Amino acid sequence: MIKALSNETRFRILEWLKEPEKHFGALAYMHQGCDFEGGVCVGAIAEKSELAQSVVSGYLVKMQKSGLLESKRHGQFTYYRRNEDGINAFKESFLKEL
Amino acid sequence: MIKALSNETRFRILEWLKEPEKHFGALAYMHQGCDFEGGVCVGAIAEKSELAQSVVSGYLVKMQKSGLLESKRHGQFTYYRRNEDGINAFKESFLKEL
DNA sequence: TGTACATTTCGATTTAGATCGATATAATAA
DNA sequence: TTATTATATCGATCTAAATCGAAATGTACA
Repeated sequence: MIKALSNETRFRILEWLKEPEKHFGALAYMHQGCDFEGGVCVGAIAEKSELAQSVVSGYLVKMQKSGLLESKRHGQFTYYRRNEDGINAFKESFLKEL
Repeated sequence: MIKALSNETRFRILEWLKEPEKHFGALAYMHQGCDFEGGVCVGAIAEKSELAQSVVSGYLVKMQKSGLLESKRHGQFTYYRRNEDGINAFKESFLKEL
C-alpha cells in the first residue's frame, strides 16, 4: 500500500475520490441512491490525470489490489471509489508501526 | 517521505531504530547520558541490513533529508537515530490528507 | 606523518516503475 | 449481427531505483 501511494498521480487520485462531485463531471460518478455511490469511471479519472487511459487503468487495478480502492462494473463502465475500510486499517497499522 | 518509506529495507531500518539496544550491539549505538542517545553508527546498520555499506549510507542520507532520521558525526562515526518530530508531523499530515 | 578504519561519493550494471500506442475484451446500441 | 464505446491487457521504450565495488574523504592514533 505504501508503494501504491508513493506515486504522485496515484496519491492524487485518492484525494480526488474524496470528493468526486468536486473533481469530476456529473456523468462521471455515481450519485446518491445508487448501489455504488461515489464511484467514478476509469475514463474520467484518466482524463483528469492527463495520462493515457491504459496507464490509469493499470494504476486503478494496482490501487484496488493494495486495498486503497474498490470497484464495481456497471455495464460497460468500471467505477472506482475509495475503500475506506482498507484505508483506515492502513492508517491504524501505520500509526502503530511507524 | 512516502518514497523513503516505500523501500522495505529503509522501512525496517526505521523500525530497528525504535529499539537500538534490541537490534544492535552495545558498541554500535549511543547510550543514555550521551549527547545523541539512541544513535546507531552506519556500519552497524549496514551489517544488520545485509547490504553493501555504500548502499546503506545512501539510504540513511535519503532518510535524513526526507525528515525520517537525524544524524550526528562523532569522531569517525556518523550516528543516525529517528527524527521523532519529523515522523510525527508526517503521521499527522498523513491522517488528515489520506 | 603515515596507517587504519568509518563514511561518503562515484561509475557501472541490473532491476523495477512509468508511460505510450496498439490490440483484445466486454457491453451497448443501431 | 455489426459498429461503437469503455476498459483491460500486451509489448516496447524510457526513466528512476537498487545495488555493487572502487576510489575519495574524513578522523583517530601510533
